[in-house]
Amino acid sequence: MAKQAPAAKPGVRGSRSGRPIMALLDLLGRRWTLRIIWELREGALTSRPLRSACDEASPTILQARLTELREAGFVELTDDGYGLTPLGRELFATFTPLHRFAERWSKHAGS
Amino acid sequence: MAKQAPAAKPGVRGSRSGRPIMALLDLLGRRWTLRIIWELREGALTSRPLRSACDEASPTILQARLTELREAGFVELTDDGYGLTPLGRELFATFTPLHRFAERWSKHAGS
DNA sequence: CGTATCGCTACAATAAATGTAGCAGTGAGA
DNA sequence: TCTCACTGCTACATTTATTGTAGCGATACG
Repeated sequence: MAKQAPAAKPGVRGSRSGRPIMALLDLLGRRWTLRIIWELREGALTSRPLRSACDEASPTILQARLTELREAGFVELTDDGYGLTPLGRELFATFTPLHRFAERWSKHAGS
Repeated sequence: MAKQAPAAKPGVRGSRSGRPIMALLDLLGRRWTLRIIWELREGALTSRPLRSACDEASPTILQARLTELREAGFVELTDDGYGLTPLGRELFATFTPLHRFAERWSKHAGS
């Protein structure tokens, strides 16, 4: 994993600006990160069901993303599997307008 | 880039679900995509200044992302350089809560 | 012509992601 | 206890994505 950052803020990658938004944008701009948060929106999932939900993504990368998301405080591992923390749920909440936007976008793109 | 999708909705990658949110999540979950939209927030930038704003990312990938974003209808090339379309500005607007969240997150992470 | 910039591309090197297989640990049922 | 199904998680070779450097043709200014 090569990164033992205590809370994922210091140097998430390509975001040496110190601005949290950069770190967040960078963290979210990795494959499957957004998707994982999205798939966890309705409740916790254990690793294999999460894998299925994520289009059978490889466990390697899923595990890596899950670790990053846990270090960032967005995801936690409970008895029910992986679930969003309160903070993670807040993050997901910011996706809601994105969801509505996506619907609008698909209509636009289709025309 | 092996993809000539007319409007970026059909098969953005790993999103054969048909749900627009998946396509959007996938498109945004590529390196520099979120960042580009973010950097264009205050106005158009020509390619090299955009490169500088994006931490000197390689022109190869920037060009690729720019093409994708243009096909998706989020970015356009004008006399002033690359700029967000009205649709792109709508997309950026959904990031605003994300920005506020990032600030809160950084405080959380720091503790 | 020389020298800028523009958008954009080629290409080799490196890093990230994929796909398949399998580990150790836990708990249930026979 | 043995087996079976599940949990989270990892190894490893292959493929794909990204990086970094260099440079293209076109346009504009002197």
